Amino acid sequence: MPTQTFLNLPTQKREAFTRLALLEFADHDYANASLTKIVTRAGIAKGSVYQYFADKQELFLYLVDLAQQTLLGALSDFSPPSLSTDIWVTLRWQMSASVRAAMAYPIHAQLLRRAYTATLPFREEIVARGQLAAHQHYVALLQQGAARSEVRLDLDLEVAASFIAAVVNEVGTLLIARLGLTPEEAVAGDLARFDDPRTEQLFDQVIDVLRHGLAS
Amino acid sequence: MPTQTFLNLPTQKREAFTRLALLEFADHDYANASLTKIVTRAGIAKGSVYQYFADKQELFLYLVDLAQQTLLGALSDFSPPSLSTDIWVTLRWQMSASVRAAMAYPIHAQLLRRAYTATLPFREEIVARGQLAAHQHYVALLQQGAARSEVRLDLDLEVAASFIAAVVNEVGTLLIARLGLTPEEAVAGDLARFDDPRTEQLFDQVIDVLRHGLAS
Amino acid sequence: MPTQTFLNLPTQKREAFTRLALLEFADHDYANASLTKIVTRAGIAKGSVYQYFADKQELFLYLVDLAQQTLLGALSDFSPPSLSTDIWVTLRWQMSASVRAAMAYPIHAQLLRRAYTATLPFREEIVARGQLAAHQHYVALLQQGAARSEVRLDLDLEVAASFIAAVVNEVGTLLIARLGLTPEEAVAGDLARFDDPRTEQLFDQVIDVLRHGLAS
Amino acid sequence: MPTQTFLNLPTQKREAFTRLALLEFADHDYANASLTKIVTRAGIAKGSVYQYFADKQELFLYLVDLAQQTLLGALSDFSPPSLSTDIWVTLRWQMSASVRAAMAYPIHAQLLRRAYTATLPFREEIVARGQLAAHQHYVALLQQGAARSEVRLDLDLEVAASFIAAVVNEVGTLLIARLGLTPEEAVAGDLARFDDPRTEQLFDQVIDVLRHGLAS
DNA sequence: CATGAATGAGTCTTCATTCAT
DNA sequence: CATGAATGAAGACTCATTCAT
Repeated sequence: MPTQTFLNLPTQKREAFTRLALLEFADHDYANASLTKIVTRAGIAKGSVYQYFADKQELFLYLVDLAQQTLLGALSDFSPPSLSTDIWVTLRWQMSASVRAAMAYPIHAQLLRRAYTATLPFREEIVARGQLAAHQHYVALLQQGAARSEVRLDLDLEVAASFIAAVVNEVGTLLIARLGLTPEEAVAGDLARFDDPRTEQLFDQVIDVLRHGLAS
Repeated sequence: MPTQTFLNLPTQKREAFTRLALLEFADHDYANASLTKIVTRAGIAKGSVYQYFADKQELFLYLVDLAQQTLLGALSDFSPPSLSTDIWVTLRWQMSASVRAAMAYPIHAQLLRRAYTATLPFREEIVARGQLAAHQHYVALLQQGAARSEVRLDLDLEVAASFIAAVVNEVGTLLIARLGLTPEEAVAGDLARFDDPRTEQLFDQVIDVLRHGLAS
Repeated sequence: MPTQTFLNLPTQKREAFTRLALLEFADHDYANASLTKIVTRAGIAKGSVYQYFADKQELFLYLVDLAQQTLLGALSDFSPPSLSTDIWVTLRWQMSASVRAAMAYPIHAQLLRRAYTATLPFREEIVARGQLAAHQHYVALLQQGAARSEVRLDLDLEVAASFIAAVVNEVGTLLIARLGLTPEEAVAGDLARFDDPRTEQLFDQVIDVLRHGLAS
Repeated sequence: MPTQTFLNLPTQKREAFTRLALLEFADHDYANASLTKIVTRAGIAKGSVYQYFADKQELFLYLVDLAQQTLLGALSDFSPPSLSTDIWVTLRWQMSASVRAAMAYPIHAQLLRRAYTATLPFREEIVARGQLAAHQHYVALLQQGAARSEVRLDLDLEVAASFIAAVVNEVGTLLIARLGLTPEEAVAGDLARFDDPRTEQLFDQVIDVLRHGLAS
C-alpha cells in the first residue's frame, strides 16, 4: 500500500517514520491518531505523508500489516516443537510464543489489539486478514488432532477453535494481572519477567483445562 | 448524572433522544461520537444537550450506566434456575441469558463493548463498574462449586474465572457467525433466531467443554 | 431602570439578587459576567431577570448606579470638615473619605473601576455620569479656592482638576501597595488597616505635593 | 512567540494581519476579541491563525509586545534632551514624547491601556513587563534629581513616582479633551494637532505643577 | 521529490434571550 | 408573576488534506 517513494526512502528515515507512526496509532484511536503529531516528531513535512501513502487509512492499514508480520515473524524466533508432537504440546508452545512475541513487540501488539476491536469503516477487512487467520489456524490444528485421536470427536471443531482463540487471547491480559504489572510496565515489554515461574504455571493450567475440556 | 431537566422531559422525547444518543455512541468512538449529529437527528437545538447533561462525558457515562442496567434487567426476564442446582447448569443459564440479553439490546451491548475496550481518561471508572464485576461473579460461582465438589480443586480459581469470562464473551460473536447473520441483522437483534436449535447446541457444547475442563 | 416588578420584590430577595449580581459584575468583564451564574447562585429562574430588567445592559447600568450612590452615601458617613476651611484641608478629607468608602464597599468600588475603564457601547454614558461629576467637583472646589486665594491664579483650573482627579484615583492603588496588601485582602476591605499610621502619612504627602504644586 | 511560519509571511500579508488583529484587540476585551472577525476581515482561513500562533493568548501577548516596542521606538524619534539637564526638563520631554508616541500609534496605545487594566489570568506577566518598568523609571529619575538637589528630600520617592506616573497617564486624555477631539479623531492619531499651541501650554502647566510640588 | 502554508469543515461548549406554561 | 426549557449564534480550536513552490 505504501508508494514506491516510501519504499525508496533511506532505511533509517523510513524506519524512524514507521516507528513514530506505530507509536501514535498504538496510543490513540484511529480517528484520534494525529498525522500532525507524527510528522512533527519525525521532523518531516506534512505533505510527505501523502507522498508515502494515499491517505490516513492507507497508512493505518500498512501499519496493521506490518504489526501482523512482525509478530508472526517473532513467533518463529522461539523454536517450535516437532510437528509430530501431541497438538496440546504444540498449542502450549504457540500460546507461549504468542505471548512472548507480544511482549517482545508490545507496541505492535497494542496496535493490533486496537485494530481488532475498533469499529471502523474498513474494520472487516482487517479482521478478515487477522482474526480469521488465527481461527482457521486453530481449526486446522484441531483437525490434525482429531485425525490422531487427540481431540474429542463429538465436538464442532469451529466451536472448539473459537474457544481456544478466545482463551489464548485472554492469556496475555491474565498474565499481566498475575505478574502484577502496571499497564506501563506491560507495554515496556519486560521480557525478563518471562522467567517468572508463575508464567509457566499459568500456561500449564490453561493447557490443562483445554486438554481436559477438548481432548478425547 | 443527567439534570432534572432531562428527567422531566416528556417520555417520548427523552427516549427518542436517548435512543439516538445510544446509536451514535455505539457506532463511534467516544471522541468521534458527534453531539452535532445527535441533535440534528433528534431535531433539537445544540444547546439543549447542555441542559440535559453537564458535558459530553456525562452523557456518555449516563448511556453506559443505562446500558448496563438495561442488560442486567434483561437477564432477570429469563427465569433463572434454582440456586441449589449444579453450578454448570447455573452457568449455562447465565450464558444463555447474557447472550439473549445482548441480542435483545444489541445497541446497548455494542456500547458497552466499546466502553470496556476504549482508551479514555475515565475508562477505569467504567471498567471497574462492569468488567470487574463479571469476573468476581465467576470467581464466586466457582467457589460455590468448589465447596460442592463440582469444580476441580487443583485449579487457580482466578485463572478459571478468566477462562469462563473470555469464553462467555466470545459466545455472542460465535453465535452470530454460526447463525450466518450479517452484522446488520445482528444489531437488529432478531430474537426469533433464538429458537434456532443451533443456538442450544452451541450452548451445550460450550458448557460441555467448560465442564470437562473445569469440573472435578 | 429596573421594572416595578423588581422594586416590589421582598426586600430580602431583592437584596440577595443585587448582592450576587454585584459580585458577578465586579469579578468579570461586562461581556463575561454571566447571568446564568447569577440566577444559579440566587436560586431563581433565568426568566426572572428579564422580569426585573429589560436586558443585561440595564442590569449592569443599575448596578453601576447603585455602586455610585452607595459610595457617595458612604462619603457622608465620615464627618466632613466645615465648609469654611482651607480647600486643601477639604481635599485631604475627601481623599481620605473616598479611600475609606472604597475600602468599606470594595465590591462596589471594583465594579465602578471596571465600569470606568471598560470599553463598552454604552461606556460614555457611564463615564459622563461618574467621572465627569468628579472632575466638575474638583473644578468647583478649585474655583472656591481661587476666590479665597488659596490656589495659584496662573493655572488653568481644568488642568488642575484633572491633575487632582488623576492623583486621587491613584491613591487607593498606592495605599494598597504601601500597606503590603494582596489583592484579596484589598477586596476584603480590611478597614482596620486604616489605623495604620502609614495611611495618614501617605495622605499628608500627597496633599503636601498638591498644595506645593497648586497653592498660591 | 509567533511561529516561524508567521515570520516567513510576505511582509504585506503579515502586516495586514497584524494591523487587523491590533484593531480587534484594541477595540474589545481579550475575551471578546474575536479571532473569527479577524480572519474574516483578513480574508484568510480560520486555521491559519493557529499556524501563526499557538493560541489566542500567544497572539495577544505578541500584540502587547509589539505595541510596547513600537511605542518605545517612537519615543526615540523625538530628540531627547541632554542627560545633563534638569530632571524637570527631562520629564517634560518624556511626557511630550510619550503623548506624541501615543498619538502617533493610537491603536497600539489603546491596546496597551487595555492590557494593563484588564483582568486576565496572565495579566501580571504583562503588567510586570510594562507598568512596573515605567514606575521604576520615574523612581530612578527622581533619585537622580535628588542627588542633584532638584527634588525635595522630605518626600517618599515611591509616592512621588506614582504621582508622576498617574499624571503623565492622564495627560493624553486631558489633551484630547482640550483639543476638542472626538474619540474617533483621537484614534485616527492626527499628529498635526500637535502643533496646536495649547498642547505646549498644557505640558508647561503640568510640569510647572509637578515642579512646584516636587522640586526643592 | 520534499516542503509547509492554506484550507474550512468539524469539534465541544457557553450564553443571552424568548416564550409557553 | 415566576418558571425553566428551548434556542441558535458565536466562541476557540483541531485536523486531514491539497497544492504551489
